[in-house]
Amino acid sequence: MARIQKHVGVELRFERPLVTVDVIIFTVLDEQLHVLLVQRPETRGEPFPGRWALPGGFIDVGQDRDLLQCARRKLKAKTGVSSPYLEQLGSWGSADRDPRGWSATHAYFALAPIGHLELRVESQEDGTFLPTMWAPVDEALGMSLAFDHGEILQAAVERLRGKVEYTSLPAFLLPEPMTLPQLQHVYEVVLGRALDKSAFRRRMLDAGFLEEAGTVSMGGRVAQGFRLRDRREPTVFPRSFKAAE
Amino acid sequence: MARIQKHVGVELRFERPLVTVDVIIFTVLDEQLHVLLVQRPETRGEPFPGRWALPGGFIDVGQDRDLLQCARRKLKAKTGVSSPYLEQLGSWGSADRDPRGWSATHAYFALAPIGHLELRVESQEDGTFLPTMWAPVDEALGMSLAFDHGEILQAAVERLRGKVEYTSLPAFLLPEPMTLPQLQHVYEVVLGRALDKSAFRRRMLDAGFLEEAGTVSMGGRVAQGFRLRDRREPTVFPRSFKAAE
DNA sequence: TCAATAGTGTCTATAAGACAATATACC
DNA sequence: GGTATATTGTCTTATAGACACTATTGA
Repeated sequence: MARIQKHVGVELRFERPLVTVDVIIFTVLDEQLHVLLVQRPETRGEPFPGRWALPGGFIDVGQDRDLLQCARRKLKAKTGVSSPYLEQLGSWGSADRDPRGWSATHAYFALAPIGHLELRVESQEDGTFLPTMWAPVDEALGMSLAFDHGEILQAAVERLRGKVEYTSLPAFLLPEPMTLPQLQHVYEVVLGRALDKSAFRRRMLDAGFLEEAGTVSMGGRVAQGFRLRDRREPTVFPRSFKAAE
Repeated sequence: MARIQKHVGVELRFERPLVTVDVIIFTVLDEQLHVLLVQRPETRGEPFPGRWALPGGFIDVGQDRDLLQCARRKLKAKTGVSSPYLEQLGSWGSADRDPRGWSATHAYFALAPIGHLELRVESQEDGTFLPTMWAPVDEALGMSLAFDHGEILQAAVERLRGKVEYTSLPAFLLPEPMTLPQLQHVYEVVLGRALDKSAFRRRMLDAGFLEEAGTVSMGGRVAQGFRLRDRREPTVFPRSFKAAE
């Protein structure tokens, strides 16, 4: 058929790049922002053997209907979490980021609630396993990751820190019910600086993205528990935390 | 029909998707935000024949070193502009967005100064030409574009309108030297609402991204001309224009 | 002088920062 | 009561909105 011939034509003119999806999964552990890393296999022919990398891999055109679904599949395979906050970060593609050829990756970033995580070792098709770990982001950034994953992680951290200044994103890093002191603590960990208690509470409550949900005791006075009204999208505040320089 | 590759296992296991880059090029004409569209060829076998689409196409792994360079190449081919503001918008990939197979596109959006534009008709390899036009975005959004370009354009317009609330982006839509009344007018066109003159001027001047550059006469009092200090990145304002509902 | 456009001054409103004060829990 | 944590109150500050006012150019 002419149509099919023409399609073949397109494919002959343009060599197809490799296409992958990578996921940057953040959580807060031990007062620090952490990111999930997976060790590259030592198998012959695999690029960057033994190096740490972001979890991800090739799109399976038979299994993945779209990019987001592919990202969710990879996220679930690594953490067991099926519905955390997930947003597209961007794409990186070039002739030299993968020694196997011209490749493009679609990066997504995810925020996983602390304590809701059961790490799963990566199972390879050949029956081997790949080590997985939570690395503090500041360490991970100095680690010389596989591919251009250092650059991608850098962009993810900048995006997260940037958005934390004016959105409710950190709420996705906490299990429910959460308290305002807990939430403030997560903000402070991600931003790397202290925030004023009073201003923080006003801001969160005025934004209206929380609803009351029981009480939580943490050793002193019992705290009000809260739940997110919307688990899909963060709330945008009218101003940034740090107004001026 | 898997293509024979010299590289190992990976490529035998995973069929490669089609990879393209599309560019959303905005400008302001006749008091309205416009976007550049290209008509799809009528050639047999081409998808969406005769429909309007965003300019773009396949990555040429021989010619394009990376995604950004590919976007710049396509931008220059259509408008002749070589260094406008260009940022990545996101990527769209799925099994059904292109009838030729699983495909992923990397979308970039560009802001081109009014008056610096010479439209070039798209020259095909077979010697034919493709019609090109500036369409008002509101019309383009109702047009049923090729592929998922309607959805991509929608995202681009939302991103632009969103960023215009708290960045100096509209300055990239004006040639230099520009005046504050001109800049305010572009803001108003993009946002679709009027802004207060006094507050606008304070905000722009306090942000410090403009430097004086001669004077410009527009029929009444002579206006101060300005130039951008940095043609690469917009300035982010500490607050949004519309603080509250 | 008038029309048209550019630019300024001043008051108010909103929300953030600083920081002191009060409230509730458990021992 | 004492300690630890949660919550509130009040004053100041930064910047946006409203809107009236002044300034400069050309016909």
